[in-house]
Amino acid sequence: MARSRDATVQAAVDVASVEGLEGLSLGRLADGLGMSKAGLVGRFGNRESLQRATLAAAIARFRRAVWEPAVDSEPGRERLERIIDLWIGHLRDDVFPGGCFVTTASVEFDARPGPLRDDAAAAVEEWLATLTSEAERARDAGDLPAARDPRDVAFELHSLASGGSVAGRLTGDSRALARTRAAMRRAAGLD
Amino acid sequence: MARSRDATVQAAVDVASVEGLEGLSLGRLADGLGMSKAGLVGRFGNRESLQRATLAAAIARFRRAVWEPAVDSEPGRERLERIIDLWIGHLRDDVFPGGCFVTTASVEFDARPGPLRDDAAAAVEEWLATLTSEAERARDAGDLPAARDPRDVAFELHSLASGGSVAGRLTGDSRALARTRAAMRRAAGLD
DNA sequence: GCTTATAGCAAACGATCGTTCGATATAGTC
DNA sequence: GACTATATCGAACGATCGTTTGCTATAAGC
Repeated sequence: MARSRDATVQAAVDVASVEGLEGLSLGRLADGLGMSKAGLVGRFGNRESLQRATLAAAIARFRRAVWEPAVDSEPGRERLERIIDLWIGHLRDDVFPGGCFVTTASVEFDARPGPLRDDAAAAVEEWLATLTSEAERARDAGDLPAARDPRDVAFELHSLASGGSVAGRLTGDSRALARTRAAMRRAAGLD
Repeated sequence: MARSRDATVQAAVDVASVEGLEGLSLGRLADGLGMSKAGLVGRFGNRESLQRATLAAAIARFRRAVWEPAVDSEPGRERLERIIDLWIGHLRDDVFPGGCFVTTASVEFDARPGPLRDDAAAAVEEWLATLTSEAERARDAGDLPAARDPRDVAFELHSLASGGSVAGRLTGDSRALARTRAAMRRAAGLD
């Protein structure tokens, strides 16, 4: 029954997306995969390594869904617009059964020092840097008011996507993602 | 050593703010309070009841810090402005050692049905309704473009505060709350 | 064919989990 | 003073946690 390491991590992503990385237990994951706890530990060393691999896989999923298709677009305004649509699509598709994984991890570890917190922080920092760079290009091209700080735009886009996705899931508001998209477009100076 | 029920819940809020409501364990809380697990159960019945009481206390803290001082202000634009400042102040003061409690609970339970999810959802709904009503007044008074949906404004304010607070804590960006405040003011048509 | 390395297993470890049980001590009521 | 109700306790329960240990089977290298 033992499947590949990659399949194992993907299964862990699905569990942790709902239960959180702290709710990811070796016993339950092993049962779900039809293998033993010891076999799981043999692959990853210990639980924390599994958690880190799981977080890394979720980050890769996000990058593949939101960033990679956007590199075809012209940097700046056009690419920002594309990123927003891909991002909303990523959230709408329920790529993670329990909502945006990095948001879950961010909340879980924002007050708890350790490697998992560091990994999550690094991923968010990198994504914010990417968004900032795109906003900078947009501003330099005159597509954004010169007074707008690109870092502000990046931070705002991130806050809206992350906060909007959670609130929408929690309240069951079917229009939440449409509201979020509109707010993100306004923040990026697209409307 | 046994303290009042209220002091017990406040201690639980501080623990759960960092560890999450799922990370709140009877044994550790009992140790921290210098009492026995059984004594804790005697007060609350079971762990879930303690979790619900803890969430309710955190919601009350938020209301006391952000909503109650704002009722002195004129409804509409003026009160929205006041709410934003109180909200940012509430986040800046680290009223919860682990960040906004309701945000933590929202993320923790948005994909896990049960009473805790329902409680968190009801609190967010109620707060969104309050914000919507204030935005409606502001729009009727001409302080907001007539085309702006008050519910959109409320949703956006909530997303920004919740998402911005988490990202700021995680990345250690000291300007995060200032950015969040500026974005919230823009969303509410205040600048 | 023999040796070595790898992967996975069952079983057990001590720790902690939430909960239950029976005893005790205190406060209030008659 | 006797009785009742309330609160808290220590101790134990079965379950699950992450981890370690020793065994077995398969594959690779020589």
